[in-house]
Amino acid sequence: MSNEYSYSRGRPPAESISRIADWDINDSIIPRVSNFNLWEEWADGHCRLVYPPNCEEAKRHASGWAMRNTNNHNVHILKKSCLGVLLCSRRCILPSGDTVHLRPAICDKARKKQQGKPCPNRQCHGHLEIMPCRGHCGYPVTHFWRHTEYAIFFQAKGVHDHLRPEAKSTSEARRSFGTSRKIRNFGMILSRDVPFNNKVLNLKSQKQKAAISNVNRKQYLSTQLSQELISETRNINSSSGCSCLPYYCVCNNNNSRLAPEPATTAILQHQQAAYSSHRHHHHHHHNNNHSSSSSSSDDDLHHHHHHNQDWVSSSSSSGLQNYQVLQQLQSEQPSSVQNMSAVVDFGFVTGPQPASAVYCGQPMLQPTSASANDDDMFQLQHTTATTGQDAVGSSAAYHKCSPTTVLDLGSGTIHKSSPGGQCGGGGGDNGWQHYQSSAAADYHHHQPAAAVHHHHLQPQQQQQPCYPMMMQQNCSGDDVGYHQQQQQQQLSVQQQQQLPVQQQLQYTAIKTEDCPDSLDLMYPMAQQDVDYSVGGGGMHSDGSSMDFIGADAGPMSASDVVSAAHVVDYMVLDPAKLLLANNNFYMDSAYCAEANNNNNSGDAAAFNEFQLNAADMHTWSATIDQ
DNA sequence: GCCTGCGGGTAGA
DNA sequence: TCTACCCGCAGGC
Ligand SMILES: [Zn+2]
Ligand SMILES: [Zn+2]
Repeated sequence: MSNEYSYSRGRPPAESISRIADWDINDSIIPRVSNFNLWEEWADGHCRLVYPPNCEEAKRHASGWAMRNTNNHNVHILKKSCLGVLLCSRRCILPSGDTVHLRPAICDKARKKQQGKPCPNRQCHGHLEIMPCRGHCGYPVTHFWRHTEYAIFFQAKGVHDHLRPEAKSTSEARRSFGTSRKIRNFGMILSRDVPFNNKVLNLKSQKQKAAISNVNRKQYLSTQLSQELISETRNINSSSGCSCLPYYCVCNNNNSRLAPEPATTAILQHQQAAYSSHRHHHHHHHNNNHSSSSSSSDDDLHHHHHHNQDWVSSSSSSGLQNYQVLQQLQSEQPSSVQNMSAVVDFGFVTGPQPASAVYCGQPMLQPTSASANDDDMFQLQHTTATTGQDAVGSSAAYHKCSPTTVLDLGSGTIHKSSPGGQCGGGGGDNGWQHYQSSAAADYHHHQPAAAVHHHHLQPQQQQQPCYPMMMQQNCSGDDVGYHQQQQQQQLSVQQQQQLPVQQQLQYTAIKTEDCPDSLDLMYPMAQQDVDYSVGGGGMHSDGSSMDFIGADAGPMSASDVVSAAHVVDYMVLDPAKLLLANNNFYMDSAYCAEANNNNNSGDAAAFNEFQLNAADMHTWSATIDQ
């Protein structure tokens, strides 16, 4: 790995680091945080987030990842470990370019039942198998939750080295939907005509899930629906100027891109939010529509993006352009889309997005001192006027997340943390360094190519007409730090689509200190208002969690949360996870390499199968839970 | 039936 | 001593 990825890369001046408050889940003293992170359903990479106490998702310790409880013998900190994802043993790929990546059951028993079940893709003879998570130096990624009176602290260790499973709500909906056989038949019906699983079922809220059980279920199996879809997709392709399969355009015809009319800009932006990195959709959505329905729509689409991951990358080289297709679809037939959203493939339903959708908290504002070297920072700028952001301007900052003082919750020992690899042992999450953008910026949402920000660098061909180019850049340029340009968010959709890829996608890389040889994501971190309040320090025998929190500020008000919603962003980059040219498998180089060794050869073979099967692959929609 | 949290217990580093 | 992990239990939906 090049020195470009060393810590020095992108690191702000030392003085900035020292002034940035940080915490560790094990800290005896944690800064009281007045600015919270937005809810991160798919938090990945080494990160620390702070949610307001009233964040429902955080209270549930929810995650898009399939996280199981792990006994860490510490009642104060809830630990969970990732179960990976349930994949088809043949790694089949759907016509839409999507893949089978179901959610492992949390329950051991249920999970065992899942394994070995036939692939929901009717044309595939594979079976479901667990792809375990080895994202934390060979071990599953772990999440830690800690509650305090004023906040809910979340910390993750490791970078998932697998596809995202379907969202929880999807799994739940599917489970309540009937048997796998039933769904398989459904898949057969659909496969005859149109792979429309790019359209995502909106099942976020509990309410929605309940509603689907009756009325929509009928539609779900109706052929009439399929016909509508056919018609719709034909329109899509005809208007995009190619004859490729709907949502599976392989002609790489750039003409299919839409030049959105001003009137549809909002919609397109909405779409783009969905296609951009999942972590951003909230912001974007918030800027344009505060309704929960909007949120759901975003999530639906962005969820789709979630599933365009490594296995699909094989077809990405052919230039799939579903991104534009969907844009057009939504622009032209929004009502149709909505109808479809109630019936489409469950496999792509996104996770529960309570209407709240969303803003669990206030985004972090950067300290003014966080002015880092511009070369190492991507700069962001609000398109939405919000107060207080001028102060932070386009500055960005890193969080040096290493705790200075750590309380060993097991022993009660307080010690200084020292830099070092977490993988090396001891579990010391030392020397974390995260990027924190100060300004808000949902700039990703304005970039068709934003999906590439997914840290896995997973091909997002359906949203990524320029994917091959990007991949080339990403793979070959691993000694180059790219920088997100703030100008991008100011560009119109149209303009951005015309931008060279090089201008659209620029990254800054930093090296995670947790796994020293792997690059990590840069995450938004709640801006800790360097307000360390010593509150007793350490766990109390009575189990009180108020061991470190100061007490001046009460819980954040709802208005605070909302007002802060624009801010935040982060940049995602994990060049260490390069897609291998032939099998699209991630390689966690160096430290975590052994975790992946057992997969490479097999997946390469599987990849070849994908290519063979993709052409006649049917859509799938299935359940494997029953 | 499954999710979730809890906690006893074991094994390996 | 720490971590990962297995297992069972209980409450809830
Ligand atoms: Zn399959
Ligand atoms: Zn994982």
